[in-house]
Amino acid sequence: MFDQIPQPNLYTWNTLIRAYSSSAEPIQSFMIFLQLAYNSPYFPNEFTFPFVIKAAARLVQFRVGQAIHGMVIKSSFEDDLFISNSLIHFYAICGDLAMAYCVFVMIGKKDVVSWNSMISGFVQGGFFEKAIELYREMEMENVKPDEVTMVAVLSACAKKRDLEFGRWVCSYIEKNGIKMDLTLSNAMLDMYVKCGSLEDAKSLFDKMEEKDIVSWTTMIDGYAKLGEFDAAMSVLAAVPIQQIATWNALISAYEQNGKPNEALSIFHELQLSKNVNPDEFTFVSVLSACAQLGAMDIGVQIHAKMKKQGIKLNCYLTTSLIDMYTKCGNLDKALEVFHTVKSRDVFVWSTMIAGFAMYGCGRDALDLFSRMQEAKVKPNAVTFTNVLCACSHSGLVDEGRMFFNQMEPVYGVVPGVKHYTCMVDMLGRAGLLDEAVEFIEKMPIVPGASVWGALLGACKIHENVELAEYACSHLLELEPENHGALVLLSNIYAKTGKWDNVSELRKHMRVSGLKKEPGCSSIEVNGEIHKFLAGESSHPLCKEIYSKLDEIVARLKSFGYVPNRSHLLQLVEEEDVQEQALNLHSERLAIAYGLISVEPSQPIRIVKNLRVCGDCHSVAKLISKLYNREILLRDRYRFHHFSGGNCSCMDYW
DNA sequence: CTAGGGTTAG
Repeated sequence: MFDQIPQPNLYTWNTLIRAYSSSAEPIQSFMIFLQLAYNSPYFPNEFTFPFVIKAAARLVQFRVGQAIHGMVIKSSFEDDLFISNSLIHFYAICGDLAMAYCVFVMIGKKDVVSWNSMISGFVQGGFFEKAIELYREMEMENVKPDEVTMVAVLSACAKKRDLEFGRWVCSYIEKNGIKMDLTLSNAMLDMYVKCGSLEDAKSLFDKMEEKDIVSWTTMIDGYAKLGEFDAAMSVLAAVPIQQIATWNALISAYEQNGKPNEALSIFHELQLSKNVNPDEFTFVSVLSACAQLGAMDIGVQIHAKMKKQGIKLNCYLTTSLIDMYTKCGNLDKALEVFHTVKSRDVFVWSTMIAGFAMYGCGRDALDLFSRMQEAKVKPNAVTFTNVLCACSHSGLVDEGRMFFNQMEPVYGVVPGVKHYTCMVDMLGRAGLLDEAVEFIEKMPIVPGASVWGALLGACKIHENVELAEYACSHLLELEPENHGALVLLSNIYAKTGKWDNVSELRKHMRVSGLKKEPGCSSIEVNGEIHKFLAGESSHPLCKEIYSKLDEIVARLKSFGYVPNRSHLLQLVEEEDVQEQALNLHSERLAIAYGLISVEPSQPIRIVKNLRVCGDCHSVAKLISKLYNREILLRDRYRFHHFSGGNCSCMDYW
């Protein structure tokens, strides 16, 4: 088409570059720009550069943008305000805020756009404090903010959850007659919602004469995150034109509030409504819901639906798919996804490493970690949590120590409480209790409850009463209501004959009505989730389940199984240690139900909210042998794959 | 003919 323009002048070239820079194919701007620069009698001018820089920003092409910046300097356009403003935006988008700021300070006469670009850059880079600081500076320089400034500042307030300053900004807007356009109203709405003031949000929302998809989505998100699902649903129902983003806000809020079943049922409703199609956001949320539930059949159906709909896998989706497959007990399928995708960011790698960690495949996890570095992907804090977790579950103590020591000096990742917890867990599990204690004492940050919890867990495994008491007292200082710690402590007192302490503790627990988080196991059969609480009898097939359990026990006993109720340190109340109670553990009910209803050729997949109990672990091993079944049990920390009388954890857990 | 903004995701 361009070839047919008889005598293109520079204006024509610029128009074309501009058109492409805001089109779906900004890359074409580069093509035209190169032709202009090398195959035409013209030189790019002050109008040309902002457009190509915009294209570079939209494509997040850091190197290209840098090269263009070089050309700007060479052709002596570096003092052009428009070009500088474009460059600020470009560098900010690419995450190089230092360079953006560098361009910013070099501008002699900054206009409102310069300030806005820099403030927005800081907000989008997560430097909210810096953004607000710069806004103050702007005020001092007597540059009048406009509605774009206010959007950025409100966004910073929203992310900082600073309602007080947010309110001040709103009144400033009113007093100074700043134009309230739709975007600014939406930014205000979001600030109120994020800062938890739904009343303010609601009254603004009702006053807004123009609303769009962002307004509706923001309100739905606000209600849903507060758990006011009815209110959220009624906003959703009132949206004039159905759009997927509003559904997504609702689905993701359910999924992130520990209500994965509800998230899936909204998804089901969405499919029935047929007005709109799920998109990438939807799939990420519903896959996460499946991962939480261990609902593999549903997850597989969703994966199939994605393929059918022609959804391209981005890194978010890849991560969610891998997470779903690993958490549902299908490591092979997760690996297949991992190997077939073409781009892998730090989250994709980290999730795959976490998958290996969960299965106790420490070596594979570490292999993947080194391949990740060969691929030049920089590990982050999450990666290290997963790597250390892998070392811990596989007993790779030397490797764990090494990676921990390399974190800050080699990778620039400052160890956080999670990493210290992993280390204590790893050392403790391996029986290096003294080293674990020493490690805690040398921690540069205050050991959190999780650190003491990890030490306590190790004391339980290695039956160290004295150290357990020490860990317990620290844990209870931080979490006086930690039920597990209290029960354990009372058992320690009982063992050591401190009966006064025992009765005092028990009384405290009775009075404050502290309850153990109930054990709950779920199993998916034909796309339906069946939940079992310990000792419960509400399942429709309850009778069959209990007679199956009796049969299992009889068969196991004839095989020489003796229930184990003699741990020195038990985490359960005395009454629960009865054999009867052991038999009613939620994971057992789920296994019995699985034996009844899952095809013998299929593995039985179970998800438990707590750690699997030691006796149930032995029982599951025996069942896998005597009934010739594969059982995949995911507990709070890892996977147990029972097969032929053994468990993949090699009894190291 | 030029630059900057708000919602839903791991």
